[in-house]
Amino acid sequence: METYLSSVKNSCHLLKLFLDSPKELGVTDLSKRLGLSKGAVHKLLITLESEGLIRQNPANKQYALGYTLLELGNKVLKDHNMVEFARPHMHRLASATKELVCLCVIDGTDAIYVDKIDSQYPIRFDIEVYRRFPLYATSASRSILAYQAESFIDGVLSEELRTFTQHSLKNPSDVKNRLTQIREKGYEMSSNLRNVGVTGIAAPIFDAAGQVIASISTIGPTDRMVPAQEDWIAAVLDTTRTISLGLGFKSSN
Amino acid sequence: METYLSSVKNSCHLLKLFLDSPKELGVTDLSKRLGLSKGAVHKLLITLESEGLIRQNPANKQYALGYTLLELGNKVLKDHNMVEFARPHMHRLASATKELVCLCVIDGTDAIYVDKIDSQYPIRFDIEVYRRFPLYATSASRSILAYQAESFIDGVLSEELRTFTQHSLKNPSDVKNRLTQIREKGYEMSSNLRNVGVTGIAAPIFDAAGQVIASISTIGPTDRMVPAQEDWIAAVLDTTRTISLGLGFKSSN
DNA sequence: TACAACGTTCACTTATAGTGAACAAGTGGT
DNA sequence: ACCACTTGTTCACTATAAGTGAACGTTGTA
Repeated sequence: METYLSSVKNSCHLLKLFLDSPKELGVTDLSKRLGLSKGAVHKLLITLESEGLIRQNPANKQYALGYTLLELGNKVLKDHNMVEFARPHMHRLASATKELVCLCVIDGTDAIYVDKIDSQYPIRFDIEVYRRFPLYATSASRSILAYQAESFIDGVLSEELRTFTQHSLKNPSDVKNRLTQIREKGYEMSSNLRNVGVTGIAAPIFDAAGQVIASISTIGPTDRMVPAQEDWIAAVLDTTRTISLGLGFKSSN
Repeated sequence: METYLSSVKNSCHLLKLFLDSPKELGVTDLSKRLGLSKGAVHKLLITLESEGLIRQNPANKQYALGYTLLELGNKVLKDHNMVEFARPHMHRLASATKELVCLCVIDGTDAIYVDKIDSQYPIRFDIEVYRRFPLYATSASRSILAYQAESFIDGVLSEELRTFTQHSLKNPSDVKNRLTQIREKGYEMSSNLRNVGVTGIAAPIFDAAGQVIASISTIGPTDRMVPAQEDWIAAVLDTTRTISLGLGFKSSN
């Protein structure tokens, strides 16, 4: 049986509340959002503050995330072998397409962009790195989702699907059709699903165990992407194939 | 009275253990280092894992820091107004000196570099950002320490001083002499104290309340820094003065 | 000047955090 | 191929600390 430590879980929830909030939050506000008493939240805060994960603004007594989280977050990145390994290959792809190139990884039931190389065009599309989003949301993440276990996919798609544009995939069967196409073609090219006027081309990265744990994508304005699509699809597939082989993946056919 | 939540404190200690360790750690190892039973550590780990702050490698069952810490650390940086505000001024300084330019802030009894602009020379000195170090250790941090309350300074210097080179300041009185000089001159230039052959020039940034909460420094090989020292000292002082005024600091004389 | 909202403190009680031993699974050595 | 050791995991138990809710002191505003 999995029995969690309540106060630790509360402290995690508290920290995450800051992700979608302004810089500083007060005790009362936090206690309402967490559903805990003010006293309990205050104890959480002074404990986290003593460890540097939270810091209090002396001027207005409000609380904010502390610098120790910066240290810990940076350690995550330093430990991430994939970022280091993929970077030169991403650079090669970026110099070919001149568009945004992204490295996306799976974490639990979410996806995260852990690295990117910016487009060289003055008019360019940009993404936010280091921020969770649903696996069904973008080409990059769907390219990973497509190769997960059926039961896992169903689990991800069982919750209410968030939509980002009016063209976003609204129901599970639409997503599953896309995933099937990805498995057939080995990549996905999609437009307007996450951002209107934006097209992405993505393909999966396989590790030595044959698992898909990341993807490479190149993303840009649709009117630049479509004319070059054949070249960029080949370039993305070449990049992911090279990285996969470098990770020890043995292609079966 | 300050009564901390023990399990929250334990979870923080656990996370910080990873900072000076390899990527992955085991339950037994962690329990020894934390002085807790294996069962307790396991409960901590599965709780933190359920929140994404920790993740377990399925292959070897060992644990590592999770991606949620990346999200949280990035939010700290996004919320940090100083970084954004100082950046253009740092760029101006960097294009003048062509050496490494750093933004250092104080956090508790430690200092952290929260931003840097790399040197343009092929032979260059580099620092590690987002990582705590003692306030007495570098020009950048001493420039901040010098303007803190006397009692605070004594507190910082009351612990055993870490040394980094054979030239490092070894006892509190040496540090306090330096701090006095900083207050007299308004900047510090030092060589070999943190890295042999390396010279730094640093000056404090004052906020609207007259508090020193950050510093700007330029750092490089001693043989390039010494010949240009007068120009670079003036440039650093000009930079910090501009930033301080921009923050609302009213110089008293 | 009075009110309202805030962060902080405190005594209390129930829920739970941490223990230590037993368990299952895997590794490495002989 | 076997054994012995170490690993991560589970569990019942009890002392302990987590969370409550009301009261306090302070701050800024009407």
